[in-house]
Amino acid sequence: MSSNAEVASILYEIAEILTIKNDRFRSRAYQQAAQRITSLTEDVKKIRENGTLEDIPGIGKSISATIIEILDYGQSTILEELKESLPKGVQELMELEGIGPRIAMKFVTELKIVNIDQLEQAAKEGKIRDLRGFGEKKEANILQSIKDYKNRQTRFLLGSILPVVDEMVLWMKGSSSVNKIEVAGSFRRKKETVGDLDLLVASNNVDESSERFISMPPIERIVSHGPTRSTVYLKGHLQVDCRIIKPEAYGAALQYFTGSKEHNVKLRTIGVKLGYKLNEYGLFNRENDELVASETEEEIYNLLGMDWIPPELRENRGEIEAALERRLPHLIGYNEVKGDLHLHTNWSDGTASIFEMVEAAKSYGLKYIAICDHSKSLAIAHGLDEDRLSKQGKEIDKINKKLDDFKVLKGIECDIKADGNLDFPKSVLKDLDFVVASIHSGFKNDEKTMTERIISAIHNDHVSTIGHPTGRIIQKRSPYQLNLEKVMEAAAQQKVGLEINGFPDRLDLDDISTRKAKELGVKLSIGSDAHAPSQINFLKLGISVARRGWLEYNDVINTKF
DNA sequence: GCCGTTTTCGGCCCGACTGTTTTCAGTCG
Repeated sequence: MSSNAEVASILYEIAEILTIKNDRFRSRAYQQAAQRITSLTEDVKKIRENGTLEDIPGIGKSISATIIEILDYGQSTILEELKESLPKGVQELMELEGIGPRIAMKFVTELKIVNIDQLEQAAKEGKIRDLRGFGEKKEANILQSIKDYKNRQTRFLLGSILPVVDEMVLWMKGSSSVNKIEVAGSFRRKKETVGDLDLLVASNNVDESSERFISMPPIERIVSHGPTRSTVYLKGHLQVDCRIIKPEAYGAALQYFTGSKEHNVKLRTIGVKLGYKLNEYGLFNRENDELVASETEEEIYNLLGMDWIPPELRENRGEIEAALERRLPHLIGYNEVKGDLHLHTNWSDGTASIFEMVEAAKSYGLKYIAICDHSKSLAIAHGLDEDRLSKQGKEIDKINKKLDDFKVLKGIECDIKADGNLDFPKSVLKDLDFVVASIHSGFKNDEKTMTERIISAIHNDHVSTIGHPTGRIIQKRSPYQLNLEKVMEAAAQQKVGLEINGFPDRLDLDDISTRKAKELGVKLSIGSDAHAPSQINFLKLGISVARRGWLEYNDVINTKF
């Protein structure tokens, strides 16, 4: 774990316990500090060495001391004391939907329940309903929550829920009451994983739209259902919150439900200072409750004294300050990437021919693709040796002759071997148009070894970009031990790109590293890593990461050509 | 715990839904 992640996770833990203890404002202070640390592109160790920790907004004397303690000793006295003071079991019980700090405390102190199993037992025996403020319904809800807890998946890959979203939107559009519809929340911000979906509907007939929503086919269970807001679980335990509003409040609602929470809190704080109140119905004059703006997001942001902020940036990572000072980046557009610089065919482990991939790329609107099949070391993926690579090159020549206004580049995803050398000699690589150099073995080596291995590849004259630079698989495999900053410095100096791999469970580099790469002067290549024609769509996910990493047109290699 | 073109002390974002209660606390987003 990087020191930034380590520090942030301890600060978050402190914040969590403070919330349980109902110390709201201190909790928020720690939470904000943790969030700042998470979104830093600089190493917190370095900032500490420079003695400028307290220059970070939200970090003062006390939290700064805590950070130093964490960096020096890997732990925090404050956290240890807080943990000590918290009755055993409270945190575990709070994992359940519908159980917050108050109820968890009540169970622990009044019923001596210290874990979920004991709670289940008590609920089944009907012991919960006798507590003050409880009844049979709450008891039944607890049993349901325990059931959900036992088979819940925490977060879903952004790329994996695209079909569900399409299906949902299509269903809702089948009702004439639906005026506008959009999935807001982390889906609209294009976070790499989403916990639930926030469906926003502008409706001419609220009741009809609401009924339409809860009669959607893939619904497994309705959790709550009111006139403006409903929550359901779809099959597979994906939670969907639907909010239904009047068309004239669409902008305000969209802004509100897109979040992030931290972004919105900051925005509303700015609103308060300007004499406004901001909620999902609009921006209001605080004095007389008069509506000032609600139809579009732009009006609201503008009245708050700033430029409209693209959803992908709304994480309170400095975007509000930038918008106030009118210096937001002009983000790379979803249609500005002209080629896919990393995809596979049935020459290695892809499912489709070169020509089929070309057809898919053309219908996606691309002007070129680089065929980057695996190299010989990756035998499991049927990697190409020199002979087959040369044959593939001839086939590409043939295909190019037939193509008009589209070009197929000869490429390779070449393994970086354990010693840092590439799988092919320079004499082979020099004839290729695009070389992605990637690591597919020896993930467990130490930081120094891995860093040197990649830097050695960066110094190979024929390497164009480093593929999936950290090797992480979301929710499955951590990044390699790597000094990413050194890798980035080398890449910048050698003018070698780093990849944003768009495959749903990779998205590697991630948003924060992407932003750091940009700051260090590295150019990024975006590749879908498609292994089938339909997967060229993953390019979009890569572009989302680029946008979340504040990239502009000129930061990305494949906007050109 | 942090912060200050109103403040170094006194604030700190805002509303919907549920289940219990009979006016509201708790949870969630």
